[in-house]
Amino acid sequence: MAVRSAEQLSARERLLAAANELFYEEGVNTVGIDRVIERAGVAKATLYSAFGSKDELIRAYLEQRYQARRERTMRAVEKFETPRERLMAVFDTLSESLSQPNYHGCAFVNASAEARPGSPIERAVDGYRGWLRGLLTQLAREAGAADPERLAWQLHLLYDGASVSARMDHDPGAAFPARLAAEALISAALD
Amino acid sequence: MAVRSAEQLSARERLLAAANELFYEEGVNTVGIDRVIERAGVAKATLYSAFGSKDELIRAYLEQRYQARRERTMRAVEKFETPRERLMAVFDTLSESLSQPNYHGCAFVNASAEARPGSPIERAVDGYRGWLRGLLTQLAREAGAADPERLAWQLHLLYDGASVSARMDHDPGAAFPARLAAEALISAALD
DNA sequence: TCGAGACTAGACAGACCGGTCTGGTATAGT
DNA sequence: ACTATACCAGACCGGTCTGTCTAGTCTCGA
Repeated sequence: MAVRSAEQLSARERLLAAANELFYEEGVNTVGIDRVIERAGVAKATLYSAFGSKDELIRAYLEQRYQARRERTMRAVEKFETPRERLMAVFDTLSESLSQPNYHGCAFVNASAEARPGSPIERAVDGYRGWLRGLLTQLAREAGAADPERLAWQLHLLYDGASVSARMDHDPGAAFPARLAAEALISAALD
Repeated sequence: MAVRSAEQLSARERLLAAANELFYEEGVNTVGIDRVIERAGVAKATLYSAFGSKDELIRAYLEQRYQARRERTMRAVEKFETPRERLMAVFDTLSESLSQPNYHGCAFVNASAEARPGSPIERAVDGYRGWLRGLLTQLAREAGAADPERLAWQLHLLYDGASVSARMDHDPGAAFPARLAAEALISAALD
């Protein structure tokens, strides 16, 4: 891929950027193709030659968010040495996300709310959730939890719950009680 | 309202029943008016004279689910005496819900995923969440929690997280780790 | 017996949906 | 100079969306 300046993004990149804004803010079902291509400044045929279908565009949009989240989380995790600090770094990254001014909930929860069974959306969701669960499980194991899978599951519940609460209760501070609860559960799981 | 046998439901009742099935299973946005009236065996004009708009039908559908959940939960709570048992009864009711064969996630999370801001959907969501938070806070206070609001918030996170996990991870057992985590958090909050 | 109210069936309007296709332009490699 | 590629603008297709309207049926109370 050629090196481009910020103003010379490829059509595919502009489409993904437009999809990221519109799909996330208003929902993948309520936003039509026409609005995406208008925001991207791209012809409809270009979208279909690049992605093939709206479903695949949605999948690419989710995949992009998954990779971005993974990189941000891993960067935060790698700043610390002890497993316990690394676990808390996951929640710190979450806290930053929930505090962003345009936070509209977990993109994966939202997208899968009305996804048809077997849709490409579900594959992207499974990838994201599998990665996060795996990370939490590994860190829980390294921390010495008696039952790492169970602790990881519990931390995942808190993670999801904070995302839901931040959106539905209009309170970006939901990561704070989640973090405190995570600490309590980690402590309890080390006996 | 007249007493009716099961086969003589009013048009309004049949519409609500059809909406409950279709909206919950497939999503409020992907299911159109035509499918609702077809399932209800009702004319379109009847729907609009009874509810005025699709948005109001959705609101009524959510209100119905809210009332049903409240009654089921309160019935379970009232079976116990101690605040701690009563808190756990909330999670036991949740566990039953998640284990139902046609569970498709929290109806309120799903409906609000693509709701337009200011839509009637948001009012129904606020009512439901306010009730649940209030119940958890009251029980946490009766249990003697040092910070009842915080404990209630944490339990609410677990409650939401279990709903999300049960759907997204295809695992109806998500209420089990949630219940264990709730017990640990309650114990830790009583110091 | 008559008339009000609740209901049904279905045409219709106007907008929007995802997706295909035509036609034309700009650029880069050979 | 020729060609392949990438892209744009926009007409167009068949279908679906919410919501309105007409017209007719059924029931029940006065």
